[in-house]
Amino acid sequence: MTKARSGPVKTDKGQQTRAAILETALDTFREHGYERTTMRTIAERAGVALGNAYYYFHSKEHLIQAFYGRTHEEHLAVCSSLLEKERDLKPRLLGVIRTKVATLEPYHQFAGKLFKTAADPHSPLNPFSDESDPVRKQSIDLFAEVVAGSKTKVPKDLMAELPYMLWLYHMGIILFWIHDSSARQARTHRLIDRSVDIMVKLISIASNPLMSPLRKSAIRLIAELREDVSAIAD
Amino acid sequence: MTKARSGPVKTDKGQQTRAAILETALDTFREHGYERTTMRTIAERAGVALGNAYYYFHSKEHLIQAFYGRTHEEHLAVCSSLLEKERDLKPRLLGVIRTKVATLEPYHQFAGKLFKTAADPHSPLNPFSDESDPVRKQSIDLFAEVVAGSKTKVPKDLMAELPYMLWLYHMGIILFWIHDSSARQARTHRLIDRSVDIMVKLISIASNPLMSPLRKSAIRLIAELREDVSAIAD
DNA sequence: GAATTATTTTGAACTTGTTCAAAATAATTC
DNA sequence: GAATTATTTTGAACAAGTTCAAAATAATTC
Repeated sequence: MTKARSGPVKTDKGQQTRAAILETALDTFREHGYERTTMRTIAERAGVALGNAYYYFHSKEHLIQAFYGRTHEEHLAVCSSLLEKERDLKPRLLGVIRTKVATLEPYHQFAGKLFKTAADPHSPLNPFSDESDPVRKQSIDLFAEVVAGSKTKVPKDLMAELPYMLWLYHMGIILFWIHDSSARQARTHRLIDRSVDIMVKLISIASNPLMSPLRKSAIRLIAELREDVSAIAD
Repeated sequence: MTKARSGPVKTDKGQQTRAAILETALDTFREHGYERTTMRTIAERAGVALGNAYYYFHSKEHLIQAFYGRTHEEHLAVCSSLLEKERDLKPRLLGVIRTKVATLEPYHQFAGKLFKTAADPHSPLNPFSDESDPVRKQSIDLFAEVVAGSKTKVPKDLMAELPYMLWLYHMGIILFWIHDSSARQARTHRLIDRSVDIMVKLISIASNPLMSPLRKSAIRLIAELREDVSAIAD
């Protein structure tokens, strides 16, 4: 649902203007980076007045949110075909995470700004905020599908929290990727390969009945915190 | 080493002016929040010209770095006495993390901005950047001391990376705390109590020889990434 | 202690994100 | 199709972070 906010955009022409502004913005971000792209430049290149850009996007940061929603949907599309074919947990997880990074790839240098704003609890863009709720939910669902559609059997209690944990894990990967300036982000790719392997092993170990007590306390903790996070409002 | 940068501040009077500006800034941040405090207000309240504030602090964000250095040292001081008394790993870790949050407490609402800027890879404030290197190093050393000074025996390979892992863990706690708007940050305190417990248990499990293979691969991964991170320069 | 050099201080100017009242245009009502 | 209402567009004005050349002050040299 990165669809038109109910506010503006009632007209067809409105849709077009909005799209043009967003397109221009993303292009310019990619070319010159986020900081060096001014709202004035975007408006000018898109052939509208400065104020008009603000009519469709409350702030420069909101353009980032639109970007996020866009790549998110792109990623979902790529994943769905992958998840239909493969039944093994490890390649499923690997595929989802690899494609995620691949989707963001063209925006590597500007993605840092995304995280910058995302980390601010007062920003509507922060991944825990209400405003980004639908995207996050979809994203967590994706990881639920990764596990549920695999052959791997996971205890029910773990199954309840595992998608959220995997989502957090994937956020960590993205955080690393953002900071990774190695050629073609080679380090991130190594991190993905190895850490997915470890994750899958951890899941299998955690599923062992011997681990039940520790697993349960960890799961309970995460479940509680998750509720808390969504209960946190500004 | 949150000491005077080699650039300005050659004079005694300079030191004083710098201190006055920083003091005023922190006070005003605490009172009115970061966003609503303008550089002009700070300068005015400190009794200097606007440009003078920029002579000592390259940007508004750099004031945050100074703040970070300051609370960091405060925390170190509090910890040292604690770590002399206690020999059990769990209370040691618990104490260090609790006092960390307690130190930051007065700045809770403004600490969000800290993380915001810290998350940006291009910011000199990001915890992985060179500029914040000394503070980070000291911070990791603190966690090394937490483990080394305890009765708990930890395999050598794990010992090499554990301090860094604990540092990361504590960063996670702070991230949660920043987003926590529950009364008196009660949720964070619960998180700390429970997760420290889990951490200590995890350490003990990971130390088990049976876990050696998984442990080793995880440790190797982290070791590599850690090198990478410090190798990453802009 | 005058001259020179280094450090600190100033404030005006600039940039850029953001707001907003008014104008232009499109849609709807009668 | 004129009047009314809703939506979109405009651009000037504002706020606040930042820069910078010039002035003021302090330290050093001779």
